[in-house]
Amino acid sequence: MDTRFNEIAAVIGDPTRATILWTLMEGRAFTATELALEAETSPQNISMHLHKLVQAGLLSVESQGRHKYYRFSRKEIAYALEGMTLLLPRPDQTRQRHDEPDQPIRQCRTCYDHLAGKLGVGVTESLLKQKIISLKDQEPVLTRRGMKWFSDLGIEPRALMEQRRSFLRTCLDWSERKHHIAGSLAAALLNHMLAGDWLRRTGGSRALVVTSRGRKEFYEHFRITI
Amino acid sequence: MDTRFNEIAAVIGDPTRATILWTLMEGRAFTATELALEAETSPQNISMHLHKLVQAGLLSVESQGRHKYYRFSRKEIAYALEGMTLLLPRPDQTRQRHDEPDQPIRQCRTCYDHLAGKLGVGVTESLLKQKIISLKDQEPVLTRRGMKWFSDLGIEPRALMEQRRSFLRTCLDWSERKHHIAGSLAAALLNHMLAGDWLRRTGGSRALVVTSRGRKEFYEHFRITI
DNA sequence: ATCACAGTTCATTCGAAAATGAAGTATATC
DNA sequence: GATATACTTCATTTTCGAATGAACTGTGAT
Repeated sequence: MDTRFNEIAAVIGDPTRATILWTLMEGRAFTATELALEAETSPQNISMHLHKLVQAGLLSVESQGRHKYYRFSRKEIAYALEGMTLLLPRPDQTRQRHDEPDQPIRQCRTCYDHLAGKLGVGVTESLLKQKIISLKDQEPVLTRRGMKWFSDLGIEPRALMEQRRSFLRTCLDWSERKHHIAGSLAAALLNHMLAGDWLRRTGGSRALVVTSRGRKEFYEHFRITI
Repeated sequence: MDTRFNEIAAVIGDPTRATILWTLMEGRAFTATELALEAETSPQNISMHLHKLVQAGLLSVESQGRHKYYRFSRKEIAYALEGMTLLLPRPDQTRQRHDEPDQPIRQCRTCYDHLAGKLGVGVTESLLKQKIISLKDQEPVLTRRGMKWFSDLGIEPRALMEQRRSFLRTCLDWSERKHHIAGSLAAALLNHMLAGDWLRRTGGSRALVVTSRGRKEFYEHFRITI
């Protein structure tokens, strides 16, 4: 195990490869040239690095015409890389940074079956602010007002509550280090967004794109600018 | 973020440093010399690497006399490194290896407040086998027989169920890639083991040591050999 | 058929950082 | 005090693998 850990550490340890991996966190597949541009290096060099990453089982390739598309070989890769952000020096939690007040939300993806990333955290914060959900002993609960809100949206909380699976809980977001909501209610909300074409899944990955309709809806419902 | 990720990747990318980190996964603190022995390198060299790891915020040092004890600066470091095992090539799940049939259980640690690692997974499997818990739609539930079993042990499941926090759920073990039980029932079970001196915590870390009494009890209750 | 583009291969160069050697500080033991 | 041990510092060497240059394969467009 020791040596295998060393191998994998060596593979991600190179700055060029780390950049490749971080770029692929966006969720979609990239061509070799795109990645070379992103990592600011030559085609030969990127080719060598991509070869190593594929060899190591981190990436998979798909040829389309004269292009080769690289992406994570399985979704666990993205989770592990996100988890590595825990290794970053812990930011000082006491003072909040307000340098970039209205930064548009970039990171947008799913976490199993619910909305994660900056957008997931943003939606959760808005739900709290609007008192659609509230915190009781750190655990999220649906308020009376929230019952109506979801019902108006076409989601029946009562039906979900009767299911075996957990109804509403929080899930720690690796990259944001904040919580977002999970559970059947959160899954239903994501489904609503996908069904209503606020968001679209991109090529089998965990990444989502916000449609122009979505932009409008996210602002109207959550005052979130994307 | 990109560059910060590169930095952290570079830090763990060196084989000597990766070995240090993997060694520290055992949970206890190590002296510089112990780590040098483990990594098979010179004292000067280990000193240099340890310095870099401390600089990067991954390790903390404590001087005791002429020794210096190194350990993870915070427990998230261990979680992130465990998470990295997801990056290892997925083992072929179809055929099980039976090379080492009665390997004693080495990895033994806590995951937040419940038992994790090989021992945690072993206990969970035994509970299932003994029908103390069973799976309904992938979710663990306490059986009637289990009610009595826990009650005989001095743990009252009914009292725990009334608590707000989740009573019994599964938690994926990074390193074992199997599930172990979590929730208030699992926490109560770990408390029982600590109180009964089956296990002892070692110096503030997540690692646990099995006492000789524990060895006996684990065999009697779970048919687990350590 | 010809040219441009996307990507790879291989031999070679180059550089950052890992390892080493020698010497120094601090603590413990006799 | 004298000596051994634990660890560090710094200047120097060494090494490994990343990057480069040149040449090659395969696809697509004209």
